[in-house]
Amino acid sequence: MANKSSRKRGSYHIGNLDTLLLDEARLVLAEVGPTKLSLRGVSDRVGVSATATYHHFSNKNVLLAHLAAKGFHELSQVLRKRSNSSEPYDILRTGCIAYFKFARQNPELYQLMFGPEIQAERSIAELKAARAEAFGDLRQIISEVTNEPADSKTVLDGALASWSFTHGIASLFIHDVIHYPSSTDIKLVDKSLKALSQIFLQGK
Amino acid sequence: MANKSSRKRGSYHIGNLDTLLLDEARLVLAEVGPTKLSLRGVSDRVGVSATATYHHFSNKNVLLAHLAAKGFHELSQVLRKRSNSSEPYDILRTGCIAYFKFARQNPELYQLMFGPEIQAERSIAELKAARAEAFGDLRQIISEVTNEPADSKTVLDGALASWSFTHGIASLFIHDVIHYPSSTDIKLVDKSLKALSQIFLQGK
DNA sequence: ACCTGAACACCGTTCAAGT
DNA sequence: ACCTGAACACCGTTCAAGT
Repeated sequence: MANKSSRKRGSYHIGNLDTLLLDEARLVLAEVGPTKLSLRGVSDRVGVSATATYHHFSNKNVLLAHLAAKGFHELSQVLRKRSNSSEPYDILRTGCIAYFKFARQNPELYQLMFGPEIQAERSIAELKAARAEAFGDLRQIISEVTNEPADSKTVLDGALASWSFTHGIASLFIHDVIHYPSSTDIKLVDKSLKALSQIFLQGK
Repeated sequence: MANKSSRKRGSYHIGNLDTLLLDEARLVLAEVGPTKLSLRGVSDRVGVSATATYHHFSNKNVLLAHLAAKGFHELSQVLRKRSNSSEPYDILRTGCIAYFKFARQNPELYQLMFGPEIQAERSIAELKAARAEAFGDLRQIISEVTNEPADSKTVLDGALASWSFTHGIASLFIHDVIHYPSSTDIKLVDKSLKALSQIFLQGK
């Protein structure tokens, strides 16, 4: 937080402009959100001309894609912390809550990761890879929950369903669709998980 | 499709510029997506100066908010078509699939409705009202599914959980996170619903 | 009351030029 | 190899002026 604004550089060249831009972009993202982040603004704050940025990222979308890829990596990290219980419901719950907390703590980054600014399909390979990695971690969790192989159909479908649910609730919270004091977030996830199980139990 | 491009107007004034702009914006939205829609572009296509638009919508966000509100109204319509079965699982399934189909058929509108361009909380009242209406319809469905009053806690939590799930899966599809031939979409929703019930059954 | 043109402060991106 | 300034084609928004 202190050495970050060593603005005046002695030399013409910089060296690690890639990471400087990426780090600053992450800050700007958190401050103004994904729709108002601008290449020129980020470049300015780093103390470099906007055109310099184009020597490190071929365009704005590529910069954003790198940011999003970083987000998926962090999400992976978060999903790897396992529950100390071996009860299926507890394992699932732990995963859901970890995911949910990540989204809540990085709302703008999360919006970017799943927002319209990023068309992952036609973006850099790193993004798709990072996203696939995160989905892999999710499958791993569901594999433990269901006690079936990670590449089985059951696990795949279960992972997709769980991802949908958790992404959905995180997304609704971030977009202020749900109004709860933030201290009771997790309780709501809990209640929803139970409510959902209630519904399905009854439907069986 | 024919009388829409009656561009050259005889008089200086127009009359129903509000709806003309809104309709054209909807088309542009479907063509270029929520991030690339521009006020100037829409005004141009209607055949009017960009400044004229400001006499009908105080800024771009208000225009987008009206579009999103329209989306929520249409979503409400769609959710009101009830299942002919009275089996709880069937009612839920019918609602989920109707919601899902709406999202798939209007991907850019759906992205707008839940995207970062719209901060519903600080936008026009119509938007919040339309969204609340749609959520009301969802609660109604869950009330039928669970056979409990629509304002009960069970129904509220269940509606939130179901909304999360359905919004989640729709959102993941729209953002190309899931790759399935579009003919098998619904099958996947089905399988996910079942997989989820599977998981919860096991966890109980 | 409703619409326009010119202007301001921003964008993303490119290209020739500087170190 | 890495960075800059000027320029182009766009934005959203405002303001004085036209019908």
